[in-house]
Amino acid sequence: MNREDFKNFISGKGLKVTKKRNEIFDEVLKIEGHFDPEELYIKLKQKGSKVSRASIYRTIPLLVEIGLIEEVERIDKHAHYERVSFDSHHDHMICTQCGKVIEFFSPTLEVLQEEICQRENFRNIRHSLEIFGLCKDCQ
Amino acid sequence: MNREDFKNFISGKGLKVTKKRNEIFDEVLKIEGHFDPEELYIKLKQKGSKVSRASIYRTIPLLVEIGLIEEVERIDKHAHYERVSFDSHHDHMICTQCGKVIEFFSPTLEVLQEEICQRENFRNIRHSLEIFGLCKDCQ
DNA sequence: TTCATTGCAAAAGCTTTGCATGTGT
DNA sequence: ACACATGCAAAGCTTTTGCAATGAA
Repeated sequence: MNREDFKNFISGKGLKVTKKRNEIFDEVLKIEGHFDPEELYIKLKQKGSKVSRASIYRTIPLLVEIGLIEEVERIDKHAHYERVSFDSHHDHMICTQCGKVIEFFSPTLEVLQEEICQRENFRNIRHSLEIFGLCKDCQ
Repeated sequence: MNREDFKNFISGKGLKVTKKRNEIFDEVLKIEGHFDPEELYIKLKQKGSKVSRASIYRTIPLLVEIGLIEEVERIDKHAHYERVSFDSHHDHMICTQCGKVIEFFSPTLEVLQEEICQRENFRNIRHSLEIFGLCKDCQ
């Protein structure tokens, strides 16, 4: 996924490729790990962007739609997002003590879920698995 | 879990066993499936209770703490809760079309998760697995 | 030119909180 | 009596929206 894909997606929808959308797209592309709308807003502000929170909130659904990011667990009261990487889908272990997030991936787990869905005639599109507990440092 | 357990828990914490807390506890005990604070408030109101939203919001953390309920997936923007039943822990398939929630349980999945956690030295306390997709009626 | 986009500020929706009043212990 | 609990209304937070101004095509 690059800026070209994003432009095509936007104009393909009959929308306009604007400076603000590009700024937001570029910034999200640089983010490692999770973020929430406010963090994204602050990062852009720090870099001198004049983007508003409204534009952040209005652009995020587009980024989800194009598959660049997805919503992950809601911590506190607000939404958190994460870049989607098809090469490395993963789930999360979340330490309830220190808040550390450990990413992991288990092919067996993925296959098993698919089997369970077939049994229910459910078409599995995506999933979110969060294991809460204590990381090795906090036990 | 019964009213007696709840009373012991409350007084054990040096808090007071009040009418409102009992009403809320009793009502939650009767709920089947998911609920959110507003639904709980409405149910109590319909039964003639004079409880306030504030008390609902102040009591829910106690019910979570005692292990009666737990927070499940956040639909929309607000928290949803569900009674915890140790006999029937389950995960969820959520239809993104019609919103239907299918509960399922897979012992294999549980065991597998435990194994993954051991590998990471993570002490697994609880987990939340939500599979999003299309139910058989919506495909 | 035309219509989407933007920023702002206001509104909306859920949740929390300050404070005066009420109530278990 | 003392301390916690409660209801109310106000405040807090995140997110959405109306509107006039701006900007892309």
